Amino acid sequence: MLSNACQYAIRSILYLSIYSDKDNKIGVKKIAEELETPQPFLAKLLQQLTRSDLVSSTKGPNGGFFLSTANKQNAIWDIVTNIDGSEKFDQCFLGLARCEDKNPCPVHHITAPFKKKILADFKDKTIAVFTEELKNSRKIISLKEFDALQQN
Amino acid sequence: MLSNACQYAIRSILYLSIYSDKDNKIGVKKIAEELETPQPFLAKLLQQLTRSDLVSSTKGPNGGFFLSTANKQNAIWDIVTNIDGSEKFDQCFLGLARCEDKNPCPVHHITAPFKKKILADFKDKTIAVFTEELKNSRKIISLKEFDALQQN
DNA sequence: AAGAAAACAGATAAAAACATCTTTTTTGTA
DNA sequence: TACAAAAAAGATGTTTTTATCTGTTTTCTT
Ligand code: FES
Ligand code: FES
Repeated sequence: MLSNACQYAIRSILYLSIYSDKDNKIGVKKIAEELETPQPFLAKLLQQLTRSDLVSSTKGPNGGFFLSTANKQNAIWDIVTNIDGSEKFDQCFLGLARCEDKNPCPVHHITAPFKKKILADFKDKTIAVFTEELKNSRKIISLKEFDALQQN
Repeated sequence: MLSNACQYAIRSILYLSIYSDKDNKIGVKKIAEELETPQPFLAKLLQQLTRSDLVSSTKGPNGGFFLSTANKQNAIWDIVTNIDGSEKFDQCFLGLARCEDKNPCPVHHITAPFKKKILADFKDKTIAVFTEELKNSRKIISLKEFDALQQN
């Protein structure tokens, strides 16, 4: 459903949301290692996210990526649209040209409620709120250390 | 989530399940037109499905594709595994190496119930039963004539 | 000022998915 | 038996996604 690129992007931003701030920047190398993603690919991705103001960065020694307070006011949905475009969730699960309640495909009654739920999750909360909820639950963004979120 | 190929395959088989039998074969051309899919691509796909005994066919004039009674005893899941492999629904929505209740990603609580439902739908019913249910509801498999299933 | 660390930019490459084209084989029908 | 219709098979082409590589620019530290 989501491209690899988009999955990497979401997890990176959640990672940065948890572990970084403007006094605590993190390099691609570290992020790629923690999330177990291909490093050069992630670098490109972070560049794009930076250009789109979804992530912040500084060059030079002790530079790296971080999420500014402003960045944290975005929603997951902003990441998705930036990487995969906004039509990803409009598509019919079985490939009909249009997905609509009026002319439902055979699995529409299952997929439609799912899409609605996950879209609400992605659109309605800021990264800040989203992350805050993660911290209070037992969710993980990497298998490498799957208590990453419980360390705080 | 499902590849184009797999979506075409499912819709083709449902189409054949409704409109064909061994005395009423349908050619690729007709199927591709009705489902609005690329014709040569669908031809290849139907060949593969035939080799895998998910679809039946005969060559020559008045030949074409159809579903035998045996073919209709398969499940949608058999199509999915044949085209996309069996791991499609095991994967984590955010790209974690493993999707499991024990170490859930931030959207696992939404995606897991969805997967469970759709897998049940795909695994537990035969094509025959699946199609019978479609006929009794208002579901469509093509926008071309979106009352296709109501014509019976 | 020199050097190093880091992001940035642009080019390139590899793989997978998607799609088409050409030829062959089978089989019903005139 | 000749012909035509249709699937089958195999080769080829295109696009998208994923990934890497090489060099440049910025900026901190010494
Ligand atoms: S119409 Fe197929 S998923 Fe909505
Ligand atoms: S762990 Fe991510 S979807 Fe299950």
